Parts: sequence; C-alpha cells; structure tokens
Amino acid sequence: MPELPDVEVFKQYLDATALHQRIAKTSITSRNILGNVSTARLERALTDQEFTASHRHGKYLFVAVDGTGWLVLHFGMTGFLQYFRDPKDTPPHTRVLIAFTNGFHLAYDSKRKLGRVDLAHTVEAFIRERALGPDALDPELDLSAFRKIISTTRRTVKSVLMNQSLIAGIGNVYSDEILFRAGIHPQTKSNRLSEKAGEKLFHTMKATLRKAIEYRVDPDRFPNSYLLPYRKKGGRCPRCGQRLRQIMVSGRTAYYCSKDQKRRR
DNA sequence: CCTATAGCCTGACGGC
DNA sequence: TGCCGTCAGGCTATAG
Repeated sequence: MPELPDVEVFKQYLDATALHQRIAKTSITSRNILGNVSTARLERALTDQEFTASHRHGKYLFVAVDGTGWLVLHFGMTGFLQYFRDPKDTPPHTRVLIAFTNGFHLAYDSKRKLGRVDLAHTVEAFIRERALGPDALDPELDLSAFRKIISTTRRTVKSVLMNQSLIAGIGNVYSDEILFRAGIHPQTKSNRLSEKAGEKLFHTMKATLRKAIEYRVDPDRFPNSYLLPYRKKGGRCPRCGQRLRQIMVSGRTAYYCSKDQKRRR
C-alpha cells in the first residue's frame, strides 16, 4: 500500500503521538524484516532514548533517535504504524513493538513482511547508499529537473514514475492516478512525451500527491474524478463511464482509460 | 539501455 | 465446506 502520500500521513501520525517519549523497551518479533542491523543492536539503539524528529523521503520514514542516529522505516505493501495504550489493541502482525514510559506503545505492523526496519547514521547517507532519487514533492524537483529526468530515458513513462532512483515516492497506484489525470497512456515512451505533455505530467504529479495527503489518503474523501476508487477489476472510468483497461507495464498491473489516455508514439 | 522474471512473505478471493 | 491457484498498492537480483 504505502506510497508517498500514505507515508506522509504516517509521519504526521507519528509526530502527533510518539515524539518526545522515553522508550522503555523495544521488542522485535520478526527478525527478517530487519535491514543491516541485528535485533540486539536495534534494541540497544532505541532503549532509554526518545524520538525527537522525523523526516520522509519517498516511501521511507526516518525517525531521529535523540539526535544520535535514525530509525528507518519502510512499509512494503502492507505496513503501517499504530499508537495505543491497551496491549489488547496490538495489531495482529506487529513486527516491532516499542513501549514508552508513559504507558503507550508504537507498533510497526507488516503483514507480508515486505517492509524493512533499519538504522542509519544520517538520512543523506542512507539516501545515497540506496541511490534514491529526489523526493517527488521536493521543491528542488522543479519543472526543469523533471524534464531532465523524463527526457533521458526511453522507458515507459509509468516505469519512470515508479523508479525510486529517478523519482522517489510513487508506486503502482499513484502512477496510474497521475497518468489518468494527465491524460497520458502508461506505455508512452518517456523521452517521446511532448513538451506540453511533460509539463502537464509534472504539475499533475505534484498536485495529485499533495491532494492525496490533504485527503489523508482516504478514498472516501477523494473527489469523484479520481481513478483510485474505481481502480479494480471491472471498474469504470469516472469521467466517461467506459470499462477501464488493464495491462501489464513493467511487471505491474496498470489501469487506464483508453478513451482519455490515448496511446501515441 | 531496457524488459522480463523470479523471489521474498502472507492472506484474501474465486472457482471447482 | 475445503482445497488450490491467483493475485495484491514494494523492491532486488539476475538473465537476456
């Protein structure tokens, strides 16, 4: 699930709940979701410390640990955070459980274990090591920087949007949403986009991600014009009512409207 | 340079 | 009801 807007909402949730509380205990209940860190080292790094700030880059959430380092959270397809007091509210697939001295807990839940929990010395070093591109909502990723990215590759535009080394934060769902709103066919070759289409794509990308955060990624709050609620087998285009097409693009299922998103070469 | 595929994991769903 | 194959909004490694 979690793409940039989802992770941004997780960040706001964490900021509103888990900052500035002393950590009494850290329990790792699934070792294989850990990155380059052992159970013991992670527990040692967190216990008796507190979270002081957070930062998001693409689909990664970084949480500062007393200014000494960073806890890195990645959510895979099924991850989320839950802050709660009563132990019976512990989510069913909790992989890391942090108990604070105020009696509350923060759970990192990941049903499919495709997410990762790690430690990093600095955010910048982590981003460099993972070769992540600029965050999709970073103001430094402006129109001219975006043009450079899309013009230098012949891949399909959908795979460019989803490539975390080129632009960080967009996954399968939001790439479909952005292309739908921009009226661009997902298999259009990136470097073949017209100047006008490239500019439209840029503004649509920024606006779509910002709006999704504003709606707190709640599909019920999205305007009717969004593809997201209809993005399923048998779904119909919210604009023209036609059945949505379903194709594979770079190994993922892409949904689009063949009337509004014409293929051109 | 780019695409396709498998693998990591688990659970929901549909068909029989 | 129960079993089985397929699929799911992420990412990496590898082969061609």
